[in-house]
Amino acid sequence: MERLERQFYDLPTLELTEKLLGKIFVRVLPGNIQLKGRIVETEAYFSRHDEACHAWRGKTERNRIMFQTPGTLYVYFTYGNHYMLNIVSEPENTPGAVLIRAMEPVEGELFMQEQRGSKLITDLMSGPGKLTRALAINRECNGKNLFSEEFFVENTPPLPDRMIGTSARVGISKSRELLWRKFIINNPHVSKFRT
DNA sequence: AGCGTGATCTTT
DNA sequence: AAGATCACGCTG
Repeated sequence: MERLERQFYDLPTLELTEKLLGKIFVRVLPGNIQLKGRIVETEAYFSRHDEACHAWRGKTERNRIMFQTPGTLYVYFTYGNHYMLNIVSEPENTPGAVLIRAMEPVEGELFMQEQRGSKLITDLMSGPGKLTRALAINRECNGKNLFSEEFFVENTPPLPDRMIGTSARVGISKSRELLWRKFIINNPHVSKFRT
């Protein structure tokens, strides 16, 4: 299967948020353990005027990875428990990222079930904190990129527009009016909405 | 519907 | 130094 190259990520964040749907995210662990998931839900965070974006006030120690080149991984820790996985977008020195909110397991389900302590397939990666746990993604992954043997994304045919839904982003208190969440309609692995 | 959990950011 | 917030998941 063909891998997405650097140039694929050179898109405006909102467009990338949509184009990543359906693509296969791959994580290879030591011992050649292959974990794969189909991306089914994403959100855009990129504007300096969007108070929900970590970088809206400028660069800090936490968000500095958001200013790096497209295809870099921005992983941060929140709520004392969870890691969030983002793919950096926008040219270097312009902050932007796509939050990966949910995936459909494609390979490595047994490992994911162990990591998650759950057997139900639709429960393994149906949320941003769940999927990082399932894929053993933590702060050590922050700043790595998708052009290595450890992390990459496989290409798939583009999805028809009628399969793609749009809504407000989940779990934020600011900028609720921006419709910057994209998801695959009727896919059972999409996360549940929270107010 | 309520709470745990701890890093980060803002305000004092 | 203290207080608030948080791109969440789990229990009930």
